[in-house]
Amino acid sequence: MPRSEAGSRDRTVGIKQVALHAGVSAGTVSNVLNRPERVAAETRARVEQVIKELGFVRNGSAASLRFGHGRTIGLMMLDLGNPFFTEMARGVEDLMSEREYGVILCGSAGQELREERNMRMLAEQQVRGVLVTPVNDNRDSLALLRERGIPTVMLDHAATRADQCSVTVDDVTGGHLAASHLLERGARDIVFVGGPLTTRQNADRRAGALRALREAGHGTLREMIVEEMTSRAGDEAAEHLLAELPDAIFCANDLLAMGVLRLLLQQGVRVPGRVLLIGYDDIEYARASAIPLTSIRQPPYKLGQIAAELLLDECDHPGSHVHQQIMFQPELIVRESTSR
Amino acid sequence: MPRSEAGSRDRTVGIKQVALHAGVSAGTVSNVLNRPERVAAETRARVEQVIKELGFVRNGSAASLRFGHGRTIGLMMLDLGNPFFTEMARGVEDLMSEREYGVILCGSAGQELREERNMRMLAEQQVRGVLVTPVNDNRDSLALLRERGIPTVMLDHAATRADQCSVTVDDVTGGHLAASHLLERGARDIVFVGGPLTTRQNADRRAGALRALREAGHGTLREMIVEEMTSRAGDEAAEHLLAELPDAIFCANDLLAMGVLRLLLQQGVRVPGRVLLIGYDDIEYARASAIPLTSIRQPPYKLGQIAAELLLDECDHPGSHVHQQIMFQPELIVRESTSR
DNA sequence: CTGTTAGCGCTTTCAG
DNA sequence: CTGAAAGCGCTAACAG
Repeated sequence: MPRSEAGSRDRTVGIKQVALHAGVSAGTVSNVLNRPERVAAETRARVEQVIKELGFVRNGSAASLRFGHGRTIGLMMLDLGNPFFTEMARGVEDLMSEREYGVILCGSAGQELREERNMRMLAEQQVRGVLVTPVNDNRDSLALLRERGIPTVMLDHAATRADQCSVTVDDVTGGHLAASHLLERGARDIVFVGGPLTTRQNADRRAGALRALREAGHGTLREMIVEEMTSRAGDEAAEHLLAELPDAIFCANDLLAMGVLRLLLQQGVRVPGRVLLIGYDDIEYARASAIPLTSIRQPPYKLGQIAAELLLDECDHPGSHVHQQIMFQPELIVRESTSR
Repeated sequence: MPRSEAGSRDRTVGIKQVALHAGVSAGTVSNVLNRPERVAAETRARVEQVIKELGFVRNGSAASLRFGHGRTIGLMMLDLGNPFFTEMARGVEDLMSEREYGVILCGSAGQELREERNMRMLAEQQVRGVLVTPVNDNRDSLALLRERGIPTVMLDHAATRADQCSVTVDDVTGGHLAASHLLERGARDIVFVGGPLTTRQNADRRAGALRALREAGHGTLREMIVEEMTSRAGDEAAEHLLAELPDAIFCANDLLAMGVLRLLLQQGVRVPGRVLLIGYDDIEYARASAIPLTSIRQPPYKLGQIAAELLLDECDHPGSHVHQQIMFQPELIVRESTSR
């Protein structure tokens, strides 16, 4: 008789108590909750009244067990320390909250291991679907979900095949935009400071920059790959560059650029006088920085929102849903850091 | 015969299939999962082997239904657009991820209604506990959880009674620190720019500032209450102040301060030359801004981490757990925006 | 339109 | 140390 384990939760109000108080059966209460149109208006009103009085809250786990999935989605972000990603998360959360879904937030911090651990956790939680900014192109952790029939939408990462939705910004073009701009401003010796090239964002931005140089027929790209894409890492990168300053520095995100900027100014290197500097993402803080930062703008909030909508569409209309690969175009925002 | 509804999830590997393949019973598999020490080493190894082979992932909903709670916690944040809060969220996520818990992220955006809706959703999800930065002192939405025996820890908000844990920073002292500093630098006509005073953070920071003025015996505090604590709101506030510029502006957070700063500089008002400016939170971007911002530092990541630990302690050791109200002291960080 | 009933997958006594 | 069986709260099929 497993009754003693109830702990402090003895007085849980279930669908049964509601049924009892309303003088109907549990099935009817369930109908009021899930298919109200099938219940007589009068009965429904009475049940709803009792629900309110008793402060009944549906047990999501039970429903989830029955349905095979719950009212939550997973959100795997690459870097929760970057405003670009937290803005994306905000876009997702706003939309999901409106639709009465819970968002389980996960940060991989760029580590494949952590990504996989979190994916397994999400599968356990029976999430309805997952939004993911993957660490790299290794599809193992996604496979874990696909096997179990959990829809996934790629965020800020293009789907390599057409078997799923994705919402991205064209990073190759972004990189091209950045490098072209630097070349136009007269830079020839350019340094690219970015994170691991196994992460698509870095690889693409670099590739775009290289293409710009090739097309222009001049200019060279030195590379500096850092572990983390933080302003601290930017500091360190800049320190190494002091020995042989380039004409311009292209950072794969604004956090890095802000770190680079800080160290350069502190060392008395004039920006943009001596070195041009361009970032990526155009986070809110880029324009407010010591030397307002030229950057490549992306719309993170919108990316999050649209990805969330695509995911819900796939969940709610698995029949009619068609996978879409949406790609936004980035925009060059010129500010003082490249205005000689 | 409710069998046809399986959809794409026909081949779900349950504890039963594992049991079958391993030649044991479901109960034993469950024991391997939850109390491995009660299973013979050899049996355990065999079961674990099968689990791996079959790619079995435990159904969290079922476990949750049985236990009365799941392996997730709720995180209610006041403002997901503010790096202070997202850093706090990162602290929480890092710790919870380590402990194999899922974090359901909710943003109230300062709206009581949204807070309550989210709380109900969290209760439905059978979260193990909730970390909350409440919109105001209205305890209704908390009551919803307490009734159901869901532990809550207040984050960046002191518990008014000793019936729960809380982790805060002393905002009265913070406000005092800020105003004292401005007075010391010679300001007399000070403006406080902040969000609604129903939100404790704003009320306390203002109260601290008033106390500082009172103690000093000189200085006046004009007030400007804005709807949202964003840099855009800071812009607008500053615009209104142009007509009658004060000696100094104390913003209730750095986002506001950055907005104020932007508008002032754009209008040719020298900072700190004409107006002293101080923010609050000391977000990473405060020191990198056009005029590095004097601010009041708080340790958001640590707050999140500690709150998460307190919550888990309460969940895992309900017997021995003692509620703690932890309060950190803020720190004045002087930078150029107040260095005449 | 409403009641009855059979599980969803897992955990946990209780027997063996 | 392992197996059998009951039941967590809810939903959906079916009968009335």
